[in-house]
Amino acid sequence: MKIATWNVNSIRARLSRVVPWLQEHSPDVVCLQETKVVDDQFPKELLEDQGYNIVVSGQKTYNGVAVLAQHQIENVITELPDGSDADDKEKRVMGCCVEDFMILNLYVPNGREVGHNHFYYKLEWMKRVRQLLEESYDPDEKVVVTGDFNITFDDRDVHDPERYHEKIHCSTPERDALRDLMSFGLHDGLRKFHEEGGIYTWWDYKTRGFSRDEGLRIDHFLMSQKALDACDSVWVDKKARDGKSPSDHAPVLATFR
DNA sequence: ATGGTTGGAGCCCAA
Repeated sequence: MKIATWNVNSIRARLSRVVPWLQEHSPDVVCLQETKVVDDQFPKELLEDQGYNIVVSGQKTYNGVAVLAQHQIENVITELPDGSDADDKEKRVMGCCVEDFMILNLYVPNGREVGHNHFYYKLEWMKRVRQLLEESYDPDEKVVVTGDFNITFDDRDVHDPERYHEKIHCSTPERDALRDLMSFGLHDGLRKFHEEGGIYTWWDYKTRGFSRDEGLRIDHFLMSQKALDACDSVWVDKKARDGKSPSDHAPVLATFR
């Protein structure tokens, strides 16, 4: 079983990169974030032609998630438990089951800036994810929580820790929120295979940081013990971040025995 | 360089 996560930064703008990438890697499951399209305009047919079943949860302009799978996609969830803001219409979550995996695909709010309203929304949102795990997931099963977390674990995930010290994506409250989520019984899949720092999944368009490998690791594979035990590899496909019209995120792939 | 680029909207917002 090969599962991938990719913040594509618009599925319609990225089709010419996504379709050949599916052909190259043939992942069993792909969790997409920032699809940026309403459900009836999602370009399903081109992806179905590659052999995928597709479930989407999108909105106009912003956010949006989807799961593609070469197997049946069951028990789909697209809502978090209600937070303090009951009018929350942001499409950022897709839970589902594929084969013997319980999958949760997340696009965690960016947070904008430490102390900003969006920052506190992000922290509250993470608590609601924890609540969803408690309600609908079993830590004794093969659980994979993946997506764009917009949070680094520690300074190994940061190309310039001084510049990012207590800044957005790297602050102590965000990292604590991530640790709290993992206390459900989840582990950082990539670190099973790679202890070294300098592995990134996102590079800023604005500073053209990719050419100097100035990035952050903010896209993750969190795994229950059973999923971690079955996991063969976790790796970042930097090649997909290079070349013409890339997303600002690279895909991350995990394989399981 | 407190800047810069990208995508989707619609004459700016979010990342």
